[in-house]
Amino acid sequence: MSIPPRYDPFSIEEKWYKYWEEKGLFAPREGERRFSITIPPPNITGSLHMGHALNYTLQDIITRYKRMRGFSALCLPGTDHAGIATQYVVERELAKQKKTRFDIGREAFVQLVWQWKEKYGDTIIKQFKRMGYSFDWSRLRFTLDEDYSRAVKTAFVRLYERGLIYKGLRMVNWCPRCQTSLSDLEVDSREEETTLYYIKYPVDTGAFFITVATTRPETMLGDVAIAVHPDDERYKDWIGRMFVLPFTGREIPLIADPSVDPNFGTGAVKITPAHDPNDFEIVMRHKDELKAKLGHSLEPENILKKYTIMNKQGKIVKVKYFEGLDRFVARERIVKELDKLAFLEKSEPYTTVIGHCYRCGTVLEPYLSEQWFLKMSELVKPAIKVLEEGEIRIIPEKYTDMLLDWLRNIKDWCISRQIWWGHQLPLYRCSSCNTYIASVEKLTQCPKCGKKVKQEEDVLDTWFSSALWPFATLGWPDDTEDLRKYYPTDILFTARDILYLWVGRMIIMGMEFMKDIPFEKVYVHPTVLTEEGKRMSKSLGTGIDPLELVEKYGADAVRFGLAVQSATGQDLRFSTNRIEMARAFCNKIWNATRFVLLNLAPDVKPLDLNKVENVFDRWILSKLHRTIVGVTKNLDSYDFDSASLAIYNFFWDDFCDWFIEISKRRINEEIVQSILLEVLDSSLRLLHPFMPFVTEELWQKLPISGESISIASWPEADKYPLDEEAEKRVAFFQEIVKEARSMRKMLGVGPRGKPELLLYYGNQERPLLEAEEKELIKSLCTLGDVKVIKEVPEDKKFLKSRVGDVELLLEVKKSEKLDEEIDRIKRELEKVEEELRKVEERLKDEGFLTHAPKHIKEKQEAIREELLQKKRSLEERLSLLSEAGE
RNA sequence: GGGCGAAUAGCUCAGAGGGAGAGCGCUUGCUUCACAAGCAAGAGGUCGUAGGUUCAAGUCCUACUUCGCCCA
Repeated sequence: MSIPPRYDPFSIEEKWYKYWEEKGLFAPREGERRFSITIPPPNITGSLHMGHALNYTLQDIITRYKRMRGFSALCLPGTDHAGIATQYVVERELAKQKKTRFDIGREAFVQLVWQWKEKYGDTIIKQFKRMGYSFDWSRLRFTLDEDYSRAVKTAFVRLYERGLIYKGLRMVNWCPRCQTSLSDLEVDSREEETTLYYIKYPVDTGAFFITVATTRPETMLGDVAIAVHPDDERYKDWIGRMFVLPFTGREIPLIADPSVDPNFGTGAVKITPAHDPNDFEIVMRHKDELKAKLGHSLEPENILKKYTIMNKQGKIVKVKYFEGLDRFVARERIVKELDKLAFLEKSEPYTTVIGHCYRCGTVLEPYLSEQWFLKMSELVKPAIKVLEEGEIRIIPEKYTDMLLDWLRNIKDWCISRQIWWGHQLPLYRCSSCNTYIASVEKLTQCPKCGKKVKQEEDVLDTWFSSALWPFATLGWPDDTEDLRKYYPTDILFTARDILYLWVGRMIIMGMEFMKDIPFEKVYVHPTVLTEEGKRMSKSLGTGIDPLELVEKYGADAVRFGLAVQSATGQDLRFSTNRIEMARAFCNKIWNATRFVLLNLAPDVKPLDLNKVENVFDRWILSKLHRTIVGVTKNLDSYDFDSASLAIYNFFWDDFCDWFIEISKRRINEEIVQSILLEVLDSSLRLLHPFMPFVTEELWQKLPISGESISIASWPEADKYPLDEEAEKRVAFFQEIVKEARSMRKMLGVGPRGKPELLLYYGNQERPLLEAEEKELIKSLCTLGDVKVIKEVPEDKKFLKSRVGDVELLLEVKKSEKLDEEIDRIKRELEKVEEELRKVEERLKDEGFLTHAPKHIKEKQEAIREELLQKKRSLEERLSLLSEAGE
């Protein structure tokens, strides 16, 4: 078998994914213990970005790990219909033909969106496959599928029947582009530079005026009052007086309300109840007072009728001169006119927070309209309870309080959207009895009077349907086997920014409909930032496309590189360095396997642990034991960085740099070959969750049988005995090798020079190194010979060093690098002396001696000994080199 | 305005009371028969600032500075 010396991910990835799929390896297998995850469903309009890549990679690592541990592991995938987002995309397509959805009608439009979905909706699914995710595609769900729709309708009807869904005229966030309401959570608030305008409103007699400050002068056309803080001395005397609203000539009163900030602008603000949520609230508080002054009621219905001066497209209505103008054009025009009429006192730059549509970015308009709401105050209670009692654990912990805080202050949820793509409200209005009937089945006739009914036109907020995700995907409302077996799920992997939008609501819905938590744990993965700490965003051009990385480095490298830099609870400044490091690691694994395969005898036998005697063999197995413990423990606690580093360090340092090098001398021994194969096999298994492709490719090449490494068993640490004695011994050996190499370098011995290393054991009777070890030192350090001497020869000069009780001597010959070396030793000596000073001080300290525990004192004494020895050795070395340099 | 987090090597980050760590980058030397995506040897840090607790503080406490995020 010939294996190329460089790993090429592109020649194997597709092949193995196909293989896994064809063999159905991602479906849960039989097993007593179960493990389940429902993935966060990405939007059908979406394509994989870094946040996705991180999220799904981490959950795939856990799923693959659990599968190998023998769990009946299910990772259920799906996509979200993403009402507004998808509708936006299709409307944009339509706009190219100069058409709007209203031109083609609801039915045709929805048809069109389905066509779009069929064509492009699985883009991200394909990308998931490139990343190697082991999701059970046989259970793929979509939030608008028939079954899922039935779940959504059922949930709605049950909530409606409990009296929790009501219709109300409220101030909502309105997107003039999408022509729909949005919930509070769908508002993307951004700080922006804008202008604060100071506008004069004359008192009715014209003798005086009050200046109000506003960033939205165009809304003045709908003003009903001016408001100031009740304690504001500047305006106290004028409260109750009427002022003239420019342009319209309407007279409006000055009222006092404590919510007005006297420090904002002039301390006086205009009150526009139909176009500002705070103003609406203020008017509600002063309803009676205003009614008396204005002569008509200010109930919401009346405000809507009388004071709405913008239509759903954000164009001015009901006002002469400005009628039909877009809100921003109207703003300019009004400012210009105010200036002309001397009502504009001044304008100044101002920074304020402006709400944008989280899907299309349009500046939102607070808009008074009739919407359906879900009453939250009761629903939220069980969710709060399970979080308070720790039934659901959030990782990192700190997010628990954030989520609880949101839940405790929750407001009713505006669940209706004025779009067409989504779950149409299962609500029917009877024209005759004028009542609403909620029904899962489609109704044409009123069940009471038999007259025709009409279904509500609005659709449900997309997040209403995704709130049901963990159980609706498993078959709810039916009592399915999947639902019984896999609910509650074990863990949810999610991004921080949808903690409220999605996670909180899933808990609420899970508790309501399943009477049980939807997941036991929530892992909030790090937010992926650019290397400079900026947000990754397509529009800013700061995003990195994970698939481009996959094309450049291979999927395994991207996966490992992500895992290794994702520390819990910390944002992740994405660094391509780590992906390069991971690619190098893939190559290392490839070549280590290549080495082993090139050297294995055709009849290599499985490892017989009873035959393991050699100290290096015992050492690598002991290290493997620790590595398995480490990787397992860290995966169990979702410490992905520690888990990946544990296997990385073992494989590269212990196995490749030491064991393989050491094994070369004994490569023909049966036991060595068995160990190489065994350690490699176990390492590949430990690596598989992180790097599924390369590990499968290599594992299949090993002379062992198995259908796929993805269903091979997870290594058992206890199979490999811990051997502290071997570890100590090899650590000692490694010290000597490192020291000898370092000495060689210090003396400036060239690559081809093969100096003789002398070992001096002092008065020790027994040899401190075995013959095998001496041979290994010779080859690992490229030495001419390694000799043990009884006495240090007087006639030659030596560079000396010491590791434990062994003194290492290398003859000093001419070298150009001596001066450099002397400097280096002096610096090191200073460091050692400084450290030694600290330790000795500590060991003399009364407090330390009385308070410190025994093992710490012993440790400090050992450190002192070591430092003393180092110091002596360095001093000796220094004097020798100084002499030699003369 | 309220809340949360971060500041450790040139860069990206681990570490959480008892001798400062990794990867990348940098320097030097190597085509040594698995691997130059490699091997070996190095340089590089008053662990943001100021106080405090402790025998002992990157590590715990307080304040401050800078940066980031969330909520209003």
